[in-house]
Amino acid sequence: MWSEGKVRIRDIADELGVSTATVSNVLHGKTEKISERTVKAVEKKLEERGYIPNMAAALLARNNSRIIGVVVNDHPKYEGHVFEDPFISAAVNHLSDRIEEAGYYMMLKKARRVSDAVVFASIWNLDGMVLIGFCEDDYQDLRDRIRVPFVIYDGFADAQERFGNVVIDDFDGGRQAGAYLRDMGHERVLFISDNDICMDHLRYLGLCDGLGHKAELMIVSMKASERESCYRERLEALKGYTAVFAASDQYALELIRFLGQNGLSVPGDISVIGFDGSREAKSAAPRLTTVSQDNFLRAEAAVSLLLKMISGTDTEKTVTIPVKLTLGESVRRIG
Amino acid sequence: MWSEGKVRIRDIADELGVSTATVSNVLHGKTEKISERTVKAVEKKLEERGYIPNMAAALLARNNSRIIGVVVNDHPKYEGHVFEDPFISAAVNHLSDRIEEAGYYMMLKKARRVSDAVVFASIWNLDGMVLIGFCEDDYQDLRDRIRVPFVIYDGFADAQERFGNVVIDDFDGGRQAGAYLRDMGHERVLFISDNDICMDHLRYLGLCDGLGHKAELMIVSMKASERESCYRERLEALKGYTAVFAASDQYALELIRFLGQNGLSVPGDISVIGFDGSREAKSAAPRLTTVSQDNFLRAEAAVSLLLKMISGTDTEKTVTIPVKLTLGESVRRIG
DNA sequence: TGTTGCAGGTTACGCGATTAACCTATTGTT
DNA sequence: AACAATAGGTTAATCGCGTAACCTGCAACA
Repeated sequence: MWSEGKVRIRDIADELGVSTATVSNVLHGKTEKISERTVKAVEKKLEERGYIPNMAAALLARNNSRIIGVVVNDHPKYEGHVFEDPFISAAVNHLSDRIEEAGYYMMLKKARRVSDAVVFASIWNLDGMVLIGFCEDDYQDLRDRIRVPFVIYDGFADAQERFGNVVIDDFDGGRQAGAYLRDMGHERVLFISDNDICMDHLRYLGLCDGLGHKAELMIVSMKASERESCYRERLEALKGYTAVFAASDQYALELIRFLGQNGLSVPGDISVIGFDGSREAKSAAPRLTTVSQDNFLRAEAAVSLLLKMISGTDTEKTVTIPVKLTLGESVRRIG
Repeated sequence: MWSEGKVRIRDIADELGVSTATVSNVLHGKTEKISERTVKAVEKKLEERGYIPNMAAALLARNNSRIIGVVVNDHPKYEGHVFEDPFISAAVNHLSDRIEEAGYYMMLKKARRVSDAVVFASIWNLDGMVLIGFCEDDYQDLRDRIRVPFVIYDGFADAQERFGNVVIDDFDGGRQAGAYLRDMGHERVLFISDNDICMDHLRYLGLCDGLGHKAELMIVSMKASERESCYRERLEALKGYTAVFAASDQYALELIRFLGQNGLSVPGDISVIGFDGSREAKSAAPRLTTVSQDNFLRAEAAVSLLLKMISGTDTEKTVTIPVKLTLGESVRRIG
């Protein structure tokens, strides 16, 4: 096998005439009981021979892994392209950085059910898991079977002993958008979401709260490929509103494009607010006004919460990340 | 630790009064020397007790890992957001599917140098690696130190014994774009690229070949945040061309947006062709004419090549994926 | 002189799965 | 009757590392 010739602890120990325990202790900084001379000698030899630990052996011995699993719901709405979704890929990007920073490794996996994630965790003796995009129902009967600490990055609201939870303030985001629209003179406001309402309900409630009255609701297909026809069917209805609050930037940008193709300008004819603060929102024309969440903060919160849970530190299990309205050019004052 | 109570092979064996070897053999389908009764009994018990293998132990014993590492060059041009890049995230998405399909697990990692990838491979006893975005120079003195089979998904052209290589036909892509532009009556054509020319040079040569004469070259910054000012500085120069071939869809779409903001329409005033065939190209307005590559095919080719190399099958080490010009609405006939 | 203490290690087992080598009882063969 | 062959297993070593328990020799102290 290709790994022939790899340097083991035993090799180092033999060449130096010390025991493997000594080498292992040096490697882990347990040098109180080792003379400075020996420490130096071991360190030198390790360097010289280019020692690289064999994680399989280490984790078998320690019964943990230094691996954090990031498991993403392979929801049909993505049509097989989850990792290409801007929100998901931003999450993966930042999680990857935080995980590496903490000295862990990342295994990335799509899964359709939470139970797959559980098996995954068990197979690899994962130290922790970050779950993205699963809904409350998905966790139902797994509560007791999940033995590894994990945090829900998105999509669940009830933190428990082994459940960490990082949420953004969806309600407040909706409220800010609503209040802003009201201040800009908008009354007839439409909320666009898909029927996976478990994610977006709070945004809707916040919107109504900010507006001071109920907004209308329009449900579109989750599947990107079907969405345009949803808009097309309801083009006339859309014309009845002065502003739209979309449940995600993606929906907002799609809508703007669609409206443009049908002779309606944004914000000239209709104002649009998105949700996420994605990179696309910043570079779109017109720049999208959107409720932005800080993915960096969110990933950081998720990983540091997870690490606390792994180390057994008692801690608040739910972390709420604030959002703020980022003004672009997609909302116009009217009235 | 949380893994207490996990079922081991030994538990199964003890409860059945057989040896661990027997259970292990059943698990691996080596049932020639085991009676049907015993096989059934073991299988039943495994099912019953919910046995899940401990990979750490298995891989220590077997000296491999069932892990494929996907290592992406954390190039400064991405400013820390590699995994959010459309091309990269599409690659990760498809690789993830192919890897899972083949019964392997994926570890995802950013790295700045190929040598980091080498250490990574060694630590985890990776069965194979897929490297994305590294340039020829990056591999220089590592050729001999890399012991794990790996394939280069993007960015290198010289396959060798342990190097697999999946490339797209950059030259032909450029040629197709050039020929099409010529047929549409364009003469003054600009090629836009960044200074990481190792990737784009063939596209440029192909373009010239297709056009039948040399195209002009414009180098912009690799960093997204600096690119707009690059365009701005050279706005007047841009006006001198009837068509632009951009080295990526991202550049093309940015340029279209920029031109729009400056009163130039695409394809009215300038025609634009991109490269990649990204999802954004399809949904942009106007739809982008682009040289598209099939990410599915590419990932499939990469993983199946890697698997062949892992299993020691002798095989052609370079796979070239064809590209084809996808017509959108961003090129106009002139003259 | 006998005892304690400590510095500086070493020994040896366990983690869970794999696998080559070995065993035993039964049936078949000459 | 003597022997071989086969079915159906079992035994025990091994992978590389971590770590609790155990040594050993010298200095200090009463």
